[in-house]
Amino acid sequence: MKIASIFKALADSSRVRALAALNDQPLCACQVVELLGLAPSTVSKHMSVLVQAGLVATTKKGRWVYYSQAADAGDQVRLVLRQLPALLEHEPQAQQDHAALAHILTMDPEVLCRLQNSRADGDV
Amino acid sequence: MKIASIFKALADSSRVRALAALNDQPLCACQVVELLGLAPSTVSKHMSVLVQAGLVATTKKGRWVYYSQAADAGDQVRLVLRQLPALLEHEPQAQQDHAALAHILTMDPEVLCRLQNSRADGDV
DNA sequence: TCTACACTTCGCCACATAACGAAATGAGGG
DNA sequence: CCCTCATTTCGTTATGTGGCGAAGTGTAGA
Repeated sequence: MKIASIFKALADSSRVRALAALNDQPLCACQVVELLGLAPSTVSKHMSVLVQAGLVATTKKGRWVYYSQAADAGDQVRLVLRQLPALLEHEPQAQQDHAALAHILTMDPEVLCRLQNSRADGDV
Repeated sequence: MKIASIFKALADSSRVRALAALNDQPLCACQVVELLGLAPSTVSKHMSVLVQAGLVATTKKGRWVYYSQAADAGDQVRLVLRQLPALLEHEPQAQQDHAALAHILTMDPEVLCRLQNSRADGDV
């Protein structure tokens, strides 16, 4: 079943949160890292699962990788992406993420990455 | 996320196949066992996951348990169940199951159970 | 070309899950 | 009551998955 890989990709809440965040605009990896609060390596793996399932597309811009919801997707993927907002409508986590994302988008990715690096090093 | 349990329930192809089979009519456990070709204990666990997620309802009729798609479901479940046929439309496995199910439905559950027991015992 | 750095891949660990057979449950019939 | 039998629960095993840090990749700028 091809649909199986799509459902499997949606079977982790971190991945659903990331996918939902891409609904309004593309995001670079460090922005997703900030949203989910997970290690970059973990986020990279999650995103690759979403890409593998055909739900997400990647675009390289210099050193940055931008993720976006798959635009030229097959019927099944398009159907799923279309239903996603309705499915998340009453999920507290989704609304919380939406607010957090608004704040993350106010920063340059440059600044955000520097912030993440300083946290990874000596900082609190 | 409440939606998480729904997606997790759909993340196994045996469960998706069982759920799809319930689209046209309720089925008793041994009929699902026959369709999936798995041990009764395995099927029972799969069905309990679907019930837990609110996708499937159970009705006891004497010694038999009948599973059906949840009728009085919440918005999210109803949305998922409504999209399911379209998502499975071009899945070879789903079409194959549909044919197999037609044959299974020609037998009484009584006969089917007896057949399964004889296979479990000394038979080929 | 060398360095810095955003991201990915690799190796590892803890935990979740799908599968089975065996034993338990519980309803009907004798 | 006791027995049968459809289904569930339990215990076990093998495999899958999410998490991290460390090492690898590849690109932009010095």
